[in-house]
Amino acid sequence: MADKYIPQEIEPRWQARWEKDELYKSGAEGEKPKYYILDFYPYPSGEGMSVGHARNYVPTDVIARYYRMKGYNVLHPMGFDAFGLPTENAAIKLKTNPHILNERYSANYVRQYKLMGLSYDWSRLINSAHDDYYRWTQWIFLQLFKSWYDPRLDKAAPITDLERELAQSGSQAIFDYIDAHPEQVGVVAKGAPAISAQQWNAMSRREQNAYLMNFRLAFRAETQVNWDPEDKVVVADEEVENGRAWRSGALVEKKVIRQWFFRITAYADRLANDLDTVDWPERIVKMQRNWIGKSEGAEVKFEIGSQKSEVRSQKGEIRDQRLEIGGQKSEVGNQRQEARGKRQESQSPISNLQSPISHPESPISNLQSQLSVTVFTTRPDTLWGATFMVLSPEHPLVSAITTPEQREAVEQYQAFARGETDEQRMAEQKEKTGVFTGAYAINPVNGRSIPVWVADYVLMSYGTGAIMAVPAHDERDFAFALKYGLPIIPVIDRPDRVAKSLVFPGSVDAGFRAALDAAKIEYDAAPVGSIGEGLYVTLRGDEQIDRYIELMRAHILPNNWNEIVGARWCFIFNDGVQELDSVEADRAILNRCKAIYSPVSGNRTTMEMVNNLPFYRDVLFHAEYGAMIHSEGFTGTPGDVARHRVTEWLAQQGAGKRRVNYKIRAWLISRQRYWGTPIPIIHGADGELAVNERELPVRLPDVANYEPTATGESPLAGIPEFVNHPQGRRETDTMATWACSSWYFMRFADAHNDEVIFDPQKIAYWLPVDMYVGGAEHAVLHLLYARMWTKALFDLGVVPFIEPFKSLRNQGLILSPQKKTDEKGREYFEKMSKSKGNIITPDEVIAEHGADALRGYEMFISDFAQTVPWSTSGVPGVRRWLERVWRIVLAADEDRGPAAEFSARELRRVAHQTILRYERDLENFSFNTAVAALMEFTNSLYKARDAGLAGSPEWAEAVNILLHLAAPVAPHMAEELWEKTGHAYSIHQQPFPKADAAAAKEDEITIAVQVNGKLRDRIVVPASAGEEHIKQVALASEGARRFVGSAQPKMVRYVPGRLVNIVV
RNA sequence: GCCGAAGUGGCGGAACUGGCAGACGCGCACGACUCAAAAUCGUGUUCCGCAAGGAGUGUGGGUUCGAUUCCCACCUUCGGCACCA
Repeated sequence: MADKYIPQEIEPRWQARWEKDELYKSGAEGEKPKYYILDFYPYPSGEGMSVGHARNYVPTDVIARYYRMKGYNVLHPMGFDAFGLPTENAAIKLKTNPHILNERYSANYVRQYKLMGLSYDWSRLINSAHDDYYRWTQWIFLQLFKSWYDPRLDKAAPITDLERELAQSGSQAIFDYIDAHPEQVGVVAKGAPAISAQQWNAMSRREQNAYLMNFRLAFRAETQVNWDPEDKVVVADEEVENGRAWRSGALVEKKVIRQWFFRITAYADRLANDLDTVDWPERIVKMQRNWIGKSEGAEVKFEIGSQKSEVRSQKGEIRDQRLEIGGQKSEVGNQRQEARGKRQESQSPISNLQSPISHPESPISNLQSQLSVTVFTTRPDTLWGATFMVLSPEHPLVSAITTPEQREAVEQYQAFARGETDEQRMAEQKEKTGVFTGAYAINPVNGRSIPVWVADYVLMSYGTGAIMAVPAHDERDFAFALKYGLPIIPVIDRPDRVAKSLVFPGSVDAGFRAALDAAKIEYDAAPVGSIGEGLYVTLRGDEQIDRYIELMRAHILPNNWNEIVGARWCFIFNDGVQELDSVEADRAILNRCKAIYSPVSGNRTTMEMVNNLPFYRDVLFHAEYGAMIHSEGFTGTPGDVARHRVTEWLAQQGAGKRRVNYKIRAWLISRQRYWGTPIPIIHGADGELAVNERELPVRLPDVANYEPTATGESPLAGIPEFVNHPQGRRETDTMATWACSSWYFMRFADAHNDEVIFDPQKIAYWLPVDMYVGGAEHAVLHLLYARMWTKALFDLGVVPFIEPFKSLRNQGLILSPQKKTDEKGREYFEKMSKSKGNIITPDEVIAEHGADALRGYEMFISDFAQTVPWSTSGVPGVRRWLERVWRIVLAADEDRGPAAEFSARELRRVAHQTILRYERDLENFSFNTAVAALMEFTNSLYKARDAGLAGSPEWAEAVNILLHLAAPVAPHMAEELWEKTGHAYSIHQQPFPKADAAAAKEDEITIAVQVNGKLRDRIVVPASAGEEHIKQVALASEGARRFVGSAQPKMVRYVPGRLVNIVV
């Protein structure tokens, strides 16, 4: 009788041995090809790990072990992202120093990792909260502080280079360069002015330092930030979800504080472009691109013009005033002249209104405007359809352009917008609100006046904080225009060429319907309200539309009209056709319709009128690219070139220029809390000074009290010994942990170097990370930050690679096994959490079934990326497999089943096929099928045993292969069996078995026989059989004969090695 | 609303490039061993049907000799983004 498999006895023994022998220590650099496999930097919490955490640690460990056996020099390290709020909050609650908690928690994590038999190189263990680590976090901060992004080199450069340039020639050339290369907008602070060399040289050192803050990659600026009132800390944009702080769940407040940032915006374009070079899950790449939010378009300058008639306008009557100016009396064909007349009239700017503020949002172009508003648009091809302009309530020009009549309303609105919380502002389906400023802007493409509104759906933080509204082709503008009765003029053709027309009862003569039938035009006859039966016509394509217009003109009755909306936009009267191609036409059409049919008299625009008919709703608005219409000389420009051509033309006219905008903002890094890396800056007489690198680390002092202060100051501010420095006052903010985790993967290459951040040769050998594995929740936080630091360090010559993580994989979540039912009766599984008391720990699973069973089940549970509930009965299933392996290896003679058919040749084939399957599966991260392959292989061994093969050379080979393949999955059991079968320590240092292609090859193949695609029989033929032979055998098979009968096969198709399909 | 992923037995899930749907495991049933039970070994297990056979991969269409796989429309679930002009 063989020994029983007792993992509780085997596992600790081997773990101790491996640790003593440093079996998993990485080899020296350069001796072999390397493979760097890394888990996401864990945050050690007081709760320890659950089986959900092991979901990535086990597979990465399997991969690490597999690559070691494959002959690679593997780097598989572990460390702790120890700074941060959870530990600090726990420290406050437990009244225990966070340093002590850190050591306690991370030691517990290490204990759990070792319990699972994970093969980390523990000699490289790091911890962000240790000063030998954060010293280098501070060092990187200083490198960024001492650098700026030179747009001409497209890389980071020493700030001293910039200072030299400023002293010699000022910054105009830099701004001009950015102007010509708008991808680079993020290299300098928004709103920073260009200065001359004289201005620079005339500045005090303090003023110069303040100016340099516009350029530094680590900089301090006063901005409105997200303040978390619960944790009493500032949080980054990336940490706010739906207006709530990511960690605490508290509603964030707006607060204006001086904060430290990293200028990630300078890298926006490279961060987006280099995503093409990485092997990452598509969704993560997408999320990063969305976050960076690059959009290309144009900046267009609109002069603010006066409207004589509007000066007298009364509040509430704005609309009518505007319409009067708009030329309501114009006749068809006359609008062009009217527009010209108006242009001259409105070209006199409001000269007595002078802006006290320099232009807010053209930091780069430094346009010196008397009074103009610059808008950003991605659709310059829609400029002719801009029927109004909207400014953000915070736009600095609002008060300058608002007329006295509108001032009160505008100011009230601004106060309202200010008071709104983010949650209110973002409330779903929020009704759009806004007020008219009384001012008009001149559309530079046609000289027409358009009203300027203020509305909170325009954000100050994006673009220029002002938009031209093109309601026909922008959903938001469309909703706003409908609500406030602003005109909507289509200027882009519908690419689908669909138009609709509703023929009112009694509007056409009796022959019309027959004419439609004859022309083969689709329509539905159905009641129109309660006024009788109408025709609901849908037209597809220009030809149909033209024919329809012709018919309609012939059949429309006097004092009636019919409209075509969608692809054509025209109104057919019995004396002519009017296109909805301008504000004047809008007015003219509406007036005529009102005169004909009084129920529409309440409508303010033509669009509002047609919008009342639900039949039309789906063709009124579209945001697609299409040929330009109603756009003077540009009419007919195809959709694919329209934006480009208009932008070029605008530039020639001096009315606009190409622009790029990014959604991504500067990365807010400072936190007003104790438990973080101190920012190595001193506030001296001349402004912010870098701490001398020789003085690093700036150590976190021990304090008695970690409570955050309600004023928003760090607890460090209350420690004079820390704050006071010969050169001034120390910065008391600390860095968010995102800084710590933005470079830890580099430190592993040389974890304990005290001289430099890391040895350049070691970093060149080990980095970048070949395989990076963790949860998808860090898609835009850590993964974006780490990429930026990598690129900055690359620019500065510190590292030789531009992307830190070559391949990335996300593991799925593990949920609690208990099924719950919600109010609607739907079943679901909860996440594991301490508060719900449903955590299953690896410790308890290991105590019962051993680490190898836990490991096997973590792999086997599901597809690696799938979210899945834990199953308590799954672990025993895997354990049963381990026991089967144990028994078949050690006691092949016990518990034999009935005699079976299994040849030695077959055993070899299965063994070698399993090697191939296993390799393919591991490389595809298909851990579940890799385990399944091992289970099948084990089952085959049982069959082979029952066929009497135990003891044969083929048997020995098969067992040997099984142990090698099992070693990465169940390292303890494999090691024990390796020893018990008389081999020398350690199986983990054995080379991985090579698959023998000849042995893996099948001798016979089973071919499916289908008749008309349905399986009717199977035939077994030699693998070498030819196509003709196989077809003959298939046709002769019983199943085929039965279903083919006497019929003559039309076709016999053979799919090599698979099937024969007989078609009759 | 937009973007992305996914819907396959009682359950977790397999199925390489369009080619035998349901591998492997859990559960269940039956048998062997046992005085008995557990463990173990073996057999069976998509549904309907005694069977021959038929149906079947969220729903409805399409392409194809052949579709879980490709195309179109829709439904559901999960994740992300959310007035970004």
